[in-house]
Amino acid sequence: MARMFTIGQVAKAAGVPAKTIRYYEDAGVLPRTARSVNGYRQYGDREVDCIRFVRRARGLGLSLEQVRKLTAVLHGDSGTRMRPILRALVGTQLSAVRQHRGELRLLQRQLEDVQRRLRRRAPASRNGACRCLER
Amino acid sequence: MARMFTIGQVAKAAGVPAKTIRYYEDAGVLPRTARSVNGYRQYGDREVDCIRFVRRARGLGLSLEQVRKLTAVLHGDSGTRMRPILRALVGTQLSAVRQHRGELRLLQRQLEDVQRRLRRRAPASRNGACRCLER
DNA sequence: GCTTGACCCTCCAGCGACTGGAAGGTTCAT
DNA sequence: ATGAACCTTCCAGTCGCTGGAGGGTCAAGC
Repeated sequence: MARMFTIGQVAKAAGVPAKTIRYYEDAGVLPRTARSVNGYRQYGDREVDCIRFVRRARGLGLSLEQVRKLTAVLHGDSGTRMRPILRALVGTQLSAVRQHRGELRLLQRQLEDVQRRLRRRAPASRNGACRCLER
Repeated sequence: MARMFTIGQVAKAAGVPAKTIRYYEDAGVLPRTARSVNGYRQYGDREVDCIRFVRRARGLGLSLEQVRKLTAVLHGDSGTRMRPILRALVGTQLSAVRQHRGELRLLQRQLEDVQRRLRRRAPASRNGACRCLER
């Protein structure tokens, strides 16, 4: 006899707003749940795991589209091996993150530069424009 | 006699799509331009500077809302000094960037971890879940 | 004068990943 | 019986654009 949870309990357990869980279901990253007679969604431990999985993947920066692919493979009854797919996804994501990090490093330096200039001297030019954001 | 440009010329000059310039105007980060008889927007050098300013600020990660505040101060006829405002904005932005960078560093490590595990051993568990995204 | 193509205009819709709220049904405790 | 705290669906809004429809304008070439 499996324990059953309502969406609110699951939301609390997984640390995800109920609204977001419904949205995930609509968006196709979570399978449609069973419903009890009153129409409430019913979740078991397995579903909670699914939600956590999605959350982890999102936390790793995967898009819902990517998660969709992943779960399609995971839950698909075909014998598809998910390892190569996951590998590709993670690889793509990793290079995206590396690039993003590089850009942010640059951005930080620029901001520090602006800050330094702001400390040193008046930033406003005659016509009201601001030299501090000049490049 | 000031030179006048159409939105297309300005777009090219500033490296910003014409569509985006119109959007900026609608969004209130750029002042409404003068129009010539046929209804075309007219831009002068000053307007081009404004657009570039917005672009630079956006490039530094400021939101349009922040840019709006900034330009309100810049173009406001009040004698408001923009330096303290800019300083606050840049400070906020800088700490946001630093935090974001920290998160991304973590994320990168996690992804590399997943990648390492993917290389080493089979990721799928009996029930079809994937241990590689477990934490 | 007429057509062609490159401009310009406004308005409406959509992206992604939610989030908020309205309007209504259910369950449970008091 | 009433109220609070759930649940349901559906619609709208967020941010920063971007694309497209449907139409006006302009300069060049025939």
